[in-house]
Order: sequence, then structure tokens, then C-alpha cells
Amino acid sequence: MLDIQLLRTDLDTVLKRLATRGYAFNALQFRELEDARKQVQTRTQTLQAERNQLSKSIGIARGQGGDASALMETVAGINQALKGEEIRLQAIQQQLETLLLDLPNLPHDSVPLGRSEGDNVELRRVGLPREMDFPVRDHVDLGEKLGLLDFESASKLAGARFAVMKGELSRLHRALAQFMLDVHTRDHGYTEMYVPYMVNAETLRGTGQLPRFEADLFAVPREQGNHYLIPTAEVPLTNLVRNVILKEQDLPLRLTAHTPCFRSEAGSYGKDVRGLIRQHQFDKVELVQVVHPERSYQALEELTAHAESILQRLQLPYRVIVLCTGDMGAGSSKTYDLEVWLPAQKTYREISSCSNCEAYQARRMQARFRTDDNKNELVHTLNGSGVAVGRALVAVLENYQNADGSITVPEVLRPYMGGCERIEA
RNA sequence: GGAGAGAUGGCCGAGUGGUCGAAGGCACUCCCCUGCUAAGGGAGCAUGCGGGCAAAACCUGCAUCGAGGGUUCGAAUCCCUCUCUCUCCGCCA
Repeated sequence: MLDIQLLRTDLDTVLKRLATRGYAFNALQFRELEDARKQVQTRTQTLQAERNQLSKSIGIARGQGGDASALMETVAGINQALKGEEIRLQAIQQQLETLLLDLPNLPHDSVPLGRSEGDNVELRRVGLPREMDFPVRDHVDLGEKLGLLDFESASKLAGARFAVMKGELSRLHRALAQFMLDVHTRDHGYTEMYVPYMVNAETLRGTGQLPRFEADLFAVPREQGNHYLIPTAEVPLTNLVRNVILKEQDLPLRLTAHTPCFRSEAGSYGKDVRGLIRQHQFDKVELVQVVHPERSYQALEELTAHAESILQRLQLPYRVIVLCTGDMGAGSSKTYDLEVWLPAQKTYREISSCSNCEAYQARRMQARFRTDDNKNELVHTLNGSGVAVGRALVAVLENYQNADGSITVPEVLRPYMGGCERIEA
């Protein structure tokens, strides 16, 4: 959510900056609603003030044993007028809220302008793809030949875009998650959290998934207030500070959690149909930071480095790109994607996305901190994958494959694999 | 799942229809007093939004006592629905 004051005082700038993301804001409708709001609100509040005043007088008159029937008649008249105004005001404010909740965040000045993926800018490449002097297999071939990856069973159990893993492959998957959590908690100062995998609508509104992106979520219908399966641990972790006023010295908060993530991926059919790249259910170790607004861009660099450190330790080649204005998620002011090298596709694929949401989520959530001079200020929130476990598994399989179809276990994972150095049929 | 009790500011807690946005206490901030690991006195201290106002300070209004509806001239207080917490019973990994 953007600051409505900014829209009132400097709408043109807001429009320009939103346009860089390809978002056309209905400024005319906004102006009309704002004008109406101002009028109706002022009128309503004046009437309310009169009513409150007179009601008080009634109480006083009654207390002195006087007659208040004339006063009561006046108030009845005011209430008559008030009723309509209140309904109108509510309707206007609801429309304004709908308009505001739909607005994406403003991009940071350093974000490159662009319309789509193709305009993202590569910042750096780290690590060299390994030379392979044998026919390179993709992770599906590798996993199925080893007898450890089973999409047939998955589709029987649940349908398309699910996976069943077995034996050492499941263990490798678990090892990856454990390794990531240990690195972030031991070396990067994050606190490990365990959180609900189902959340309510208010929580999803806090981080911005609702109301715009309901189609991407799995809902769990209930009689009263649906639950939703979390699309990422960003949602529960960030919402921990919803409606909270933190102490300034509590900042920054650094939280991490390993959770499954559920995406209905509506509209993604035909894309990445093969393998583990795009699933309805996948695991992720998420990083969330809640920081002082002055420090959020520094924190974004740090958080991105924390995610990178996982790929470095796994010795997976990757590149860092900065998303252009047109490709960023709605809540983000600036996003770095980490893309890992996949030799079978001969390309880099997203494995982490690290964003600074500035006060966009904080304003929705009313997440604040108290400053030294006792004022409440919105925090800034950041989140990033540290990293996606399923895709890390894909990357390890493909980058660590051997000519005979076996997989060398990356050194840092061996302690989590009971010392196992190689996965073979 | 059944029975009962409850939800009030950062915390504790009073308040069952009328100057109540809310006593009192704790915590916190500032000032005064006092030479000593302390005590005393005074002042301030909820949030959101609107208007004055373009902004700060300030003034002023509206809303908010778990949430949403209702009754009333007037609701923290009465009624309805829901959510959550606690206690007991049942069930359960």
C-alpha cells in the first residue's frame, strides 16, 4: 500500500513511477473519489460533532431534572441527515481502499526501466559451469534412472505438478534444507522459526497476496473465514509484526523458516511442464528482515549475499540480476534474482528472489517501531529465498552428475548425508 | 466435540446507559528537590483518520474498549453473531 498522502499531494509523480511498471492508475477516478470523500467526510463529521454535543446536553438537562424533548427532536433531525452521509462515506472509502490495495509499490530510483524479463540487467556471474565430456542429462532423466524420482506415482496421488522422491534423493532434499538453515542461523544471524502453513485472509492482505493474487493461492474452505495454504514463508514470517509497535533497539529482526510452499500457478500451464522446476508444492528456506527504513537498502545487499552464500558453498555457478521495473513483484521496490546454472538447459534459472518492500507491506500491516522521540514510524520489510530447496536439488543433480548417471554429493552436504559421497543406482 | 469464565491503553486494572478516550497503579519521558547503590514532588504519555494547511509545531473534529451487526437522543456498559484466550471433561500425534 502506498501512502495516500503522497497520492494527494504529488499524484503526477506517483503516476509516472507506476507507469514504469506498466501499471495504469485510474487517476481520474481517484481524484473524483478524493473530492467526494473530502466533502462527505467533512459533512459527516460536522453532523456527528453536533449530535455528540447535543446528546451530552440531553444528559446534563436530564441530570438536572429538566425537559429535553426539544433537544431530542433536533438530534432526531440530525440523525436523519447523518444516516445517508454515513452510508455514502463508507461506500466512497471502500472504493478508495479497493483502488489503493490494488496499487503496486513504487520502484526505487536504481531499478532499471523495462517492460519485461528481457529488460532485466545482469550484474555479475559467480562460478564457472563445469565442462562435461559426456551427454548431459537433465534432472528428470537422472532422478528416474536412479529410481529415486517418481512423477507417475505423484500424478496418481495428487495430479500434475507434484513429485514423489525416494531414498537418497529425499535425503539429499532434506540435507539441502538443513544445510541452509544451519548457515543462516549460525553465520548470518537469523532466528529459525516454525510457522503455520495455513493462514487467514488478513495475513495474506498484509504481505500483498490478497486481494490481487487470489488465483495463485490454494484456499481451504471453512464455514467461517477461509484458510489459505502459504505460497511462501514470507507470508507468516513477515506478518509476525502485523499490528506490532517494535522498540527501535529491536531492529533489525532477522527470521528464517523452512516450509513447504503452495502455488496454484494459475496461468502457468505449458511452462516448465517437465520436472521439478514448477510445482504446486515445493520447499523453501525463506529469509525475512524487518529493518529501520534508513537501513533497508543496505539490508537488501546483505540479504542477497546471504542467499548467494548458499550457492557459493554448494559451488553452484550462478548469476545475479536486478529485475527491471516491469518484471518486479507488486510489493517490491527493488528485487535481485539469483539464477543458478542448469547444464541440461544450458541456461540460468531463478533459484532465489530477494526484495526490499520498503514500507509497502508495513503500511498494510501497520508494522511500526517507536523512535527515540516517541513517534511511531513504519518499518521496512525484506524477504528472499535462501534458497528454493526444490530448485537447489535440481541444480545439484544436474551440476554434480557423472557420466554413469550417478551424482556426487556436494562436500558441504555430506555431513547431512551420513558421509555419503555419491548417489548411484 | 461438550460445559463454564473471560477479552478495556506498552503492562496491570477500575468502570453495567450520560461531561468516559476511559479512574488508579506500573513502566517510560521531561522538570524540580535531594550528594550518594534509594526516596519524594510536578508535568507529560493510546492508535488511525479528517479539517485548519503546502509542511512542522500547534489547535480542532471524527472513529476506535477483541471483530461485525443491532437497540438508543446518547453504548466500554444492553441485545445478536463471530473470533480468540483460560479452566474442566472428552478425544488425539
